[in-house]
Amino acid sequence: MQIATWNVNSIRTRLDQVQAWLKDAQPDLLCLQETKVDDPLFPHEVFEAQGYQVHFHGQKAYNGVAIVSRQPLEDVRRGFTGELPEDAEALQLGEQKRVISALVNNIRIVNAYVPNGSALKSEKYPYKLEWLSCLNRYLCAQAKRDEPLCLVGDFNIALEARDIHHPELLTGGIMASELEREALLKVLGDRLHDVFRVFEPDANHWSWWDYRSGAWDRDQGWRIDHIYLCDELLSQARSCVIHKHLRGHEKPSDHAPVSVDLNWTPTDDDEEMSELFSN
DNA sequence: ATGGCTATATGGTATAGA
Repeated sequence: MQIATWNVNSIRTRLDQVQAWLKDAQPDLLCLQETKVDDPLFPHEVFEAQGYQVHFHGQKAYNGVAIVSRQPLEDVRRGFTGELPEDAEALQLGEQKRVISALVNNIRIVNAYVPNGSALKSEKYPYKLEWLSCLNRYLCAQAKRDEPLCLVGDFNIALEARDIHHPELLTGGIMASELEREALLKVLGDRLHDVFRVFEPDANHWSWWDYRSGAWDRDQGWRIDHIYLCDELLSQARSCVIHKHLRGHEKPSDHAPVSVDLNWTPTDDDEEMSELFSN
């Protein structure tokens, strides 16, 4: 089972490229961020014509997340409210459409678009920290159902020096500051693991290149798009790849897709039942 | 370097991204 994540920076602008990549890479599941479209305008027919179903949680102009899937999704949850119905802060933080979750092949997929934070002195920076704290509570509430967990998305945080093109210049600044790193590490706890690092220890592997300053031509990027797996799923991971070449296309997203290949056979409900009754 | 580039909502510029 192949699971992918991609910040597309507008699904409508990137629609042809997303269709082409689905056809080429054939992921079972694709989590999108920054769809930048209100739900009634989401171009779902195009995905359905390609043999995928898509569930989305978006808004006009900013943010927006979606899950594209070959297999039917169950228990789709939009925003934090599905897990934290009585949490006032969650309701407020949920006004920006940044998280969607679902069950597929018995895996709990959580697709997150973490706030950028803008700058350390911006009011958006404490918002980013609060949002991460809320994501932590959300995943703690989710954990009670004991489902195998896969957390993916655009985290807007590089956790280590090897995830940044010039760590000596950029460490401590936005996307690489101590507080936001601590907040993300708290979300991960000892439950979730960055599967990319299981296969690739070296620097110079980026998922985002700034549109400005010739960052792509200089290969000056950051690795801020991640796939996190629980132990059970991590033990079944065959590979994890950043599909860098898409950043080189005409009119690209500033992010490249990231995917993981899992040795994971969908558990058939009927088989589970027959096992149950054969005992 | 508060620059650089791109997308959206607009109908000349403003906001946001990262």
